[in-house]
Amino acid sequence: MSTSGTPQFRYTQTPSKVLHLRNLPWECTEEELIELCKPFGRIVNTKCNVGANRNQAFVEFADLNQAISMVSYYASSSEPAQVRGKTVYIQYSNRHEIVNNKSPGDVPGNVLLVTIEGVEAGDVSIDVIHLVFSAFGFVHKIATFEKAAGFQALIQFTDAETASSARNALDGRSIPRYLLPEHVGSCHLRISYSAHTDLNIKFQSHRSRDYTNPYLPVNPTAIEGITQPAVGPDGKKKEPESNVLLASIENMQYAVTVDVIHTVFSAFGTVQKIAIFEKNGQTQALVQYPDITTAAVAREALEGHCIYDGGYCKLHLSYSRHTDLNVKAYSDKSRDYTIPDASLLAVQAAPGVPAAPPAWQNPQAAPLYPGNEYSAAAAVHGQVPSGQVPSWDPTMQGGRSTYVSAPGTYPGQNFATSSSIPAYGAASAVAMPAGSSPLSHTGPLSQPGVPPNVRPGGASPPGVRPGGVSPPGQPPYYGQ
DNA sequence: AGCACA
Repeated sequence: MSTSGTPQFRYTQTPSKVLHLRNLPWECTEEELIELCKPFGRIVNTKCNVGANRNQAFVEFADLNQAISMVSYYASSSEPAQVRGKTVYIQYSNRHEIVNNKSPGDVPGNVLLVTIEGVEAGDVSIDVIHLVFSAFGFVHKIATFEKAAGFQALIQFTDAETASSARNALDGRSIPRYLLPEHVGSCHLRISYSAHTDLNIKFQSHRSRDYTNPYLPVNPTAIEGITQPAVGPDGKKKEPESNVLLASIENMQYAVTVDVIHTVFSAFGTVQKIAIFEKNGQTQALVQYPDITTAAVAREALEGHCIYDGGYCKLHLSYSRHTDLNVKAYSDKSRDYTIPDASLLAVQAAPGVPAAPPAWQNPQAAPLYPGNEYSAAAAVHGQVPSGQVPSWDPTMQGGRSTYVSAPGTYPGQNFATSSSIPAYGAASAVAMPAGSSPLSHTGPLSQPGVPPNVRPGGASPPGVRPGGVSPPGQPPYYGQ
């Protein structure tokens, strides 16, 4: 049945359960899509707002015949398929199922994550953002920040419906020119849903607003946004206490992984979440405890200490303005230990690592360390040559139960750590393919499961090669 | 108005 008037060039028309719909209104919702299609059968999946103009969609029927019935119906109907008065063109898709890679950003919520492409933070004021998004409903809160992705804003609406109308209307579009400085070329908005439901705005500032609370203190100096606390008039840090600590790491000669942070901070209580990021070329980490008291103890104990002996990776701690971090459960830069499966994921993500139950908390390591003579790590673990990192390996956490005092050890030395910490000698034999040197470029910790000089003789797993190139001066573990 | 990779 080749309709002579409509050339079916290029696209073959083999029937498929999946229909491709085009010329939809760009605001078309999934509900409207379903309304249009459900008379013909059971819809098992949809994907709307597809394409650069968001005016295409896919609908997948449970049965091929249902799709055929819809296509046939509109092929012979005098009334075209319509959504909001627009004629919708329907064809068989050239695929046979809808793959819904619904990324987290596609899961609707009341908070939008808006990336403003092609501008710098100073180019778009929070008032302009507020103006633009207020067109769709009451904007409760806005937080802006700069990330690798560019200038971003979290915008909180009352509900997911309002947020989604704003998203549908504005995603891919631009802020009107007259609201922008002249030097700004194009400025496209990329909008996804945030997993946040309620933003934690502590100040009215040029970076953040809470429109529900006009009495919120104004903080004109809150330039650093989420990272740095404000400084009060007396010069003292004016930081409200928080259960989340912000750690800035100075003199970072060695890689500091999530596991390292976890180990260090677990000495004071349960670490719930960790996020590591770069800020102005410096590595920072957010560490979340269940309560302020624990955070305060950790802060007091660790402030000014070094993770590694010799002044490496010196910690500066302050209270974050966050109270609950929103982090990926398991990535190389973040961890959420409150998710039960996180340890499982960790194991899966690190082949060769045995499934030792992570010791989220180590009560033995909870004392305070008033003295400064040892690095923080030395204080916590009693044993820490810089870069001598067996104790930091994630797999060690379950097995570590002994604290051997061995300060005064230095990078580059080859310690028989397995003998000094017998508690996890066995674990390391399994866990450690061996590899990097304390003095390697990547640092001792950058390769999970491929650390340092712990290598109980002959116990290396067969077929496992040292991860990476042995740096100069490093005695090879697999010497031959 | 013409096929998705987030």
